[in-house]
Parts: sequence; C-alpha cells; structure tokens
Amino acid sequence: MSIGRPLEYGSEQVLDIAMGLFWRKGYEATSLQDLVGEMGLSRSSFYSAFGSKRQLFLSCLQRYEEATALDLSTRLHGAATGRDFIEDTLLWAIEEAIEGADPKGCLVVNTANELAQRDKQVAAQVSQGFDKYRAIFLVAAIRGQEDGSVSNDKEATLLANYLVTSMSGLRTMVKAGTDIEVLRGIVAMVVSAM
Amino acid sequence: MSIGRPLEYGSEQVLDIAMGLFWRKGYEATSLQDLVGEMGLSRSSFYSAFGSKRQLFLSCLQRYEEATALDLSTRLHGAATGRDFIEDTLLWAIEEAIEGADPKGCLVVNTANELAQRDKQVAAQVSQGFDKYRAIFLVAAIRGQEDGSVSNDKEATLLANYLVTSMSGLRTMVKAGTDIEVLRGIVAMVVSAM
DNA sequence: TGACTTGTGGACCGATCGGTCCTATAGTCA
DNA sequence: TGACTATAGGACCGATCGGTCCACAAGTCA
Repeated sequence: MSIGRPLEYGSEQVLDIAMGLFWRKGYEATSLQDLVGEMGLSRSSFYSAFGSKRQLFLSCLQRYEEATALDLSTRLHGAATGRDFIEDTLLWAIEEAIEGADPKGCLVVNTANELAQRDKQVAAQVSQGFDKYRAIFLVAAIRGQEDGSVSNDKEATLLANYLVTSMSGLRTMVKAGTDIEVLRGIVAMVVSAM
Repeated sequence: MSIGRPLEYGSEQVLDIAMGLFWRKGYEATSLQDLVGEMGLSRSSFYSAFGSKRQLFLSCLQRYEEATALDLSTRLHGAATGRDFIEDTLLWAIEEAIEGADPKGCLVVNTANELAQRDKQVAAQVSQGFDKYRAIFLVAAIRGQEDGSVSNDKEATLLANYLVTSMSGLRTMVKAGTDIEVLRGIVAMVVSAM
C-alpha cells in the first residue's frame, strides 16, 4: 500500500467535497462528472479509491452522521443546561436560513426523503443517523430533567423522539423557504412544550 | 380542439398515475420510460399533452396540493373540534407507516427536500403547498380556540406554523422507518403542546 | 365517400449517465 | 540507475437520459 506512487489527494478532503455535493444537490442529481470535477481526480482514481458512486455516497453519509453527532456531542458537553442545548441545537438547525442562499438542509433528512425507500443499505445508514440524533437528544433530555430545565412529566425517550422529529420538520421548512422569524417562533414553541 | 381523432386516455387519470410515480420515486429517479410506460401512452402523446417532464411534474405537484388541501378541508368541516381535526390529521400523516410497505411520504415535503433549491418554479409551487397546509391548520387552530379544545395562550398563526413543521417532520420520520408506536407517541406530544 | 383534423406508434436524436480499461507517469526501493 | 509498484489521464463502453419527428391510424365533418 505504501510502496509506489503516492496519492495526489487527501482522502478526507475529497470525501468532504463529495459530501458537500451530495448534500447540496442530492444523490441522483449529482453526476460522476460533478464528482470527479469538484474532487479534482480522474475517473480511474475515483473508482479505485471509492468503488462506485453509491459506495461513495454511503461513505459520505456515514461521515456526515459521525461529524454531525460529534459536533452535537461537543455542544452538549459545553451547554449550561439540557434545555439550553436543545434550544441551541434547534436554532442551529435553522440558522442556514439566515444567510439566505440555497440551504442544504440535513443530509440525513434529505436522504430519508429522496433515497431511503429504494436502497436498503442507505435506509439502514439513515436509520443509524436518526438513532445518533435521538441518542444525543436523549442525553440532553435526561440532563435537562436532572438540572431542572426540562419538566419531568414526560419520558425522556419520548422527548428525544419529539425533538428529532421537530428538527427534521424544521430542516424541511428551511428548504421550503420559510421566513427565519417564523422559524424562530416555531423553535420557541417546540422548546416550550418540554 | 374537438374535431379530429379523440384522445385514447383520460388526462386526469394519467395525471394521477404520473403523480403516483413522482410521489413514490421522486423527480430525478422517475424516467420518461417509467412515465410513458405506466401512463400507457406514447412519447408523442406525452409531449403534446404535457409539454415536458418538468411541466408534467409541476402539474402533478399542483394537483397533489389541491387534492390534499381539499381532502383536509373536508375533514376539517366534518371534525367535532379543532383539536380533533389536528390530531386526526397528524395520525393520518403517519398512517402509511402502519401498512408497512415503502411509504411515499408527502409529495410537497419530498419535493421541498429534493428539488426546491434547484428550480424556482418548483420552489414557488412547494411554497404554495405549505401555505395551503398552514391556512387549513390556522382555521383549525382558531376553531379549536373558539370551541375550547385548544388553549388561547398562543397565537393561532404560530400554532399553524408549528403544526405544518410537525407534520413535515412526521412525514420524514415515517420514511426513515420509525416505529408506528413511537410515531403515535410523538403525535400525542405534539398535540399536547397546544 | 373523400377531405380534413388530430392522435398514436415508434424510429431516431445528441447528450449524458455510471463505469471500465489501457497506457503513461511518478514515485519507492535496492 | 534500473526494477518495481501504484497512481493519473483520458479514450472508450453500452445503456439510458429527455426530447423530436414523421408516417400512419382513427376519428369528424361535408
């Protein structure tokens, strides 16, 4: 593996580029030409490195989920209360509506809607992604119930599922062009339900 | 128009077939072959009747929105209370999770996630669809506040936006394969927030 | 019936799709 | 330097993409 001509690209960097493309355009609308063009490598390098468009997509989706989950976990660690984390996260989910130009949404949500029905492996990866989100919100809900920022009259697992659903809905509303102030109001209402 | 050979198909019926295809597979993944095959007409008939794949899609999306809005309006008229309508509608949004086999979700939600960023006209139509949903939920919320089934401490427009978001989220969760009982719990929680 | 109008079937179009393969190149080792 | 190894470039593949076109069939009128 290490003998011979070295790679002219960084696997992680080009993976990120591909991820961005799939994220922005979706799976079907991203062509091989788009991919190799943006990633800056030839088709042969592409196929020897990533196998196929579908395999690359699965890698990107997994990478996205891991990166997002890590980011959320870090935020959770740094948050003052469970409730703070929840509110911040929902606001973070809609903040791309502020900048204006074409929001990409959440790759997991996008994929759930575009591809999950047609591809079992993709569906499994999407499911894993939602599980990750759910797990993080679960920890946040429990922490919130412990630190008193979230009421105790609902099961934490229910709260976690509710929050994943709300975040998915918000992501879709952003892509649908909903006004940022309206979205902020919805976030407030979602949080107030806890 | 009326002179000459008559059409061998019903415009509305084939529109419904096309709508079903786009609904189930999405825009990109539905090919012209799929369309003319399922609709049972030749390419020439297809293009003379519907202009292009994209135009057909826009027609289907509009038709979907109108049909859905009409359905919801009828339900709203027949509902005992505003709250009943809201709960029934959210349950209706997830009921395809019961039957098991590949849920199609909501065409408007699917399109918002797949296509709205790349096509302004599609985005406008999606926006219209959400407006329709919002308008119906608004009437329901107001009715609920009048008949006492929905609390008065939140603005009805906020409630409407909250419900559209929740419904979108639920639709995505269904496509992600979430268990039906979990979904029912989420619905209950969404409704309890009102 | 015959002129006319409209719809239909299907061959055909260039472009693009995802994917393969072969050759030249750029490195690592001894 | 020369043997070896793995990469990169890009021509090339069949299939399919959305879309066009035209000869013919199937009707309506006088």
